[in-house]
Amino acid sequence: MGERRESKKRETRQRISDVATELFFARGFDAVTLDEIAAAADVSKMTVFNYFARKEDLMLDRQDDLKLLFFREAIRARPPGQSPIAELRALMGRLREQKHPFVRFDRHAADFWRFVAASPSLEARLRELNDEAAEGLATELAGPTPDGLARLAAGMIVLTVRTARQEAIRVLERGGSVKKASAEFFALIDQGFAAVQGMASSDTRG
Amino acid sequence: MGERRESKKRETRQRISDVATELFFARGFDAVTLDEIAAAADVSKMTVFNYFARKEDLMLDRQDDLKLLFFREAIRARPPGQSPIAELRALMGRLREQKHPFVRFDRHAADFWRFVAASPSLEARLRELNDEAAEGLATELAGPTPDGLARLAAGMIVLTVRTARQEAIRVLERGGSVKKASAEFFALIDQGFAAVQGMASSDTRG
DNA sequence: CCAAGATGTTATACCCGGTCAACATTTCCG
DNA sequence: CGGAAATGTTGACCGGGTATAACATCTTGG
Repeated sequence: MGERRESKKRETRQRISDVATELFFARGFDAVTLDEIAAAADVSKMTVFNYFARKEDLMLDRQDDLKLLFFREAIRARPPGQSPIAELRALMGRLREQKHPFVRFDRHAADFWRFVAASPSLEARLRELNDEAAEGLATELAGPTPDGLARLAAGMIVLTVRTARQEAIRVLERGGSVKKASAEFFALIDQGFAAVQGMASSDTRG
Repeated sequence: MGERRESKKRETRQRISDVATELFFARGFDAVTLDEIAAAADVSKMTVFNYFARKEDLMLDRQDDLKLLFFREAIRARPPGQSPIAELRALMGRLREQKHPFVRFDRHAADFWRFVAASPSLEARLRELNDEAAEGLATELAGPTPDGLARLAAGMIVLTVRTARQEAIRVLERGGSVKKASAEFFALIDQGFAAVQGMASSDTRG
């Protein structure tokens, strides 16, 4: 249904995103206005909002949905008899071995997260995305209408990932090595996931 | 330093708060503008902001700080040898026996929280307050520069309280009794706190 | 190929929360 | 009392976001 049209759309969207990212990193998220972005991308402000519902989405566009996607896939493809939480632990182990970008904490990542931390609105949006991820994970754990325990477990998983990331970044900012940051990340992941597994295992249906 | 001035200030603040609360409950949080509030309280919009930094603070003014205050007191006054988390569990037991308002889930509470849930900005502010509470609790658990594990534990505690509250309200909204809502609340509190206790006990310094 | 409908884009005007720099009022102190 | 300093208050303004409707461009089917 319209190849020409679609490619133009993709191009426009990409241009807006690129221009915005550049401006943001050059001058800070809050210091750049949407009018500037629109002008720099040579579109109207309305068009920007057409592609990105909120200003924050220009930076965090589906950033965190990736996590959830990984988790969902792993849970669905887990071997029979394996509990969802156990499978998530296994997944993290695999990501670690693969040195997957998602669990990689280098200078670049530190820059990105420091940038996010510098903007209250970005942080707020991130909290919102976390909540959405938790809700999604809860339904993955316990079906369309998860009970309180499933919601709590899902929330704890998301919180653990978030906290572990924050601490890994903290290590880097204190001058720690990438290796140390990674170690801190996985140590917290282990402890958090283990706690959730212990909690959820008293109610084994998954 | 100005008695006249101070009493006038308190009066003005109270008037703004009262007027705002009334308008909010009558027509919904997002439907009431700050101009309206200012006009109804017979002050300028800036004066409103002078007393309440954000619109959300007109409803959530220190709502959640109370929790943290309880927690802090209990942790500091705990008997020697008792771990902080264990003390928090004991505190929740005491609040339950006292049928303390903080753990009471009746129609009034359901109304209030439904009201909050209906406003994205109120929910966002609540998430922010939760994060602040977690940070405060972390320093209470582990001193001025808490490590990752303390932050994780604190985050889990706050998350547990929040999730338990949400589920209790959910029970009420499905037509459940106040007793049932309360039972759900404390069941989740128990499971969450126990999980945190198990996690944190491998690192016993508090 | 062209007309008609669908879809993307724009201009404009507006709303609302929040900030800023100046203004008015009160208090303090010589 | 009188002027400086502190403090409360204000109108003007900014930026994100929405609504609406006109405009441009592409697609489809006869």
